Amino acid sequence: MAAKKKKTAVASAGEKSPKIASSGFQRPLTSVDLAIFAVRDDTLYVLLVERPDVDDEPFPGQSALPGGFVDTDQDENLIACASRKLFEKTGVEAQYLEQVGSWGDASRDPRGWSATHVYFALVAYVQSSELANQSKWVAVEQVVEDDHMAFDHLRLLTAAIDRLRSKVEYTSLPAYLLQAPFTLPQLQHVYEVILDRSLDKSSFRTRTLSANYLEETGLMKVEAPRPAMGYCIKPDQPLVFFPRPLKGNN
Amino acid sequence: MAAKKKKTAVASAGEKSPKIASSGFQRPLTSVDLAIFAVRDDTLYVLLVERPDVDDEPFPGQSALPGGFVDTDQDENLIACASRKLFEKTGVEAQYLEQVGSWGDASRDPRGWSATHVYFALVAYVQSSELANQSKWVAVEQVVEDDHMAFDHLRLLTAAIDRLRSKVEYTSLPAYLLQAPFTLPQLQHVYEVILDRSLDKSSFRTRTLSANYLEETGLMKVEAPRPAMGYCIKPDQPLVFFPRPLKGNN
DNA sequence: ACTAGTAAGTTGTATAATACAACCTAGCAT
DNA sequence: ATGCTAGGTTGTATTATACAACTTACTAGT
Repeated sequence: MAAKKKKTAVASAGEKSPKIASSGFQRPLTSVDLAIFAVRDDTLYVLLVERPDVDDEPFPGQSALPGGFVDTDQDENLIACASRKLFEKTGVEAQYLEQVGSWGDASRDPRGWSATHVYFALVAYVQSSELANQSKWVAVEQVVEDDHMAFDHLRLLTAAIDRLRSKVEYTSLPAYLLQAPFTLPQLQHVYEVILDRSLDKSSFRTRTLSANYLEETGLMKVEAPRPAMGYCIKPDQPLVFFPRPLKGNN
Repeated sequence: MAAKKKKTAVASAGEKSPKIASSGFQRPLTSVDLAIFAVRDDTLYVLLVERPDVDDEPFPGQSALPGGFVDTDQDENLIACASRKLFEKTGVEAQYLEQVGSWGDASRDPRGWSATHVYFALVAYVQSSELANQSKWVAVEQVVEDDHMAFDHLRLLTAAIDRLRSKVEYTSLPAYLLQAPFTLPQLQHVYEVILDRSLDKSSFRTRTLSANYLEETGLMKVEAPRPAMGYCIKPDQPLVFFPRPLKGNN
């Protein structure tokens, strides 16, 4: 039974408003990082920012996930902090936002022991020109290949991608990457882009429609010989979990 | 585009060893909390501790999840911190340890903005007498009914239980709640206790054995008319994910 | 205007993992 | 010996997805 809390001890003198002395332990740096995903054409993109190129910032000029320190004055809670940062970079709200987990250790940030709370967000593709300065869409495949991210952001991103891919197998997640109205073939295409394999049309349609989470919005003219039915997610519809994962292709 | 980092600004004067000035934001309190589960007879238990009954500690005398502030001098990373706290309370290593997520907001701890990293652990039941002072096993059902936990620990616990129940539907998790060797009926019983419903013997056996993650250790005499085959998890066997969730009962 | 082409959408059969139900089996207790 | 009990097996049913072949609606080219 070791290390008891020697409360009040060193405490938090320099901190803004220490109502009570509290922990007595040095407080880790606390940040939120985001893996913001979008699909366009045949590619899954993630939003990256460039680290500022000034002297006292670590990893100057390198690519990083958007994020930063929690602002305890401004952020009511972690997810609000994530939403705020998302909006600052993209100008849109997430169609879907979920926590991936947290990572904290002594060495991930040269400025000291730090913990980051990682979220992944799904948005409909936003034109690059609309994005905040220093943010850009990069193909996920390329980011992972290049292996040049600041901090431990590659492993954070990898965890987010794994989570995304795994949930795409058994949920309706890809619907949150499209702007409504969309067609079933478009939706299937998003599944295929993320999973990087082709799916059977018939199974896909049966499964998707029988889950009954989409609403018809009328026929749409797409770039295809025949018009297709348009759909949107039903209002207040929560994420759908299918009884079995997808696994086959054709 | 709001709030830029005004680095160096207020900084971390009172903190122990601020190598670099860094964030400029007030740092949240950072803790790790654990939902440590065990099954015994027909009940799923969680390990709770009693909050110290001294003046400057919040929620004196109330039940809480074991945990506490991260010690940046001692803890290499978050999971090591969780392991340490687990061992301090139970005297054993976890057979399984996984992060559930993190929760952070302005009000969950009266001492200030705080974030906690929650892990759930599976251990074979340890006699209460072996546990650290102030720790005890409490039936999960009772804890949830009573609704008297310190901080927001009830919601943390609820999230851990949800995660546990959901993964029990499609993984081999319950095997980590048993001491090897164990029999298939014993393993099935653990599934049933956690899911709170009975399962079909035949499906359970087929599914479990065909996953091929167990090793026979010879017949065992259990409290039953007929001896049953003993099993242990194969060495270095990772958690098994079954292709479909359990759903039926008999 | 006919025809070929293409993607949308349908229909029917196969497969695989689980559910359900009935059965056999090894040991124990009387 | 006999019957009870829990361990373990066997066989059929169910269900969601996989696979394959088909029809349909529209376009474009001659």
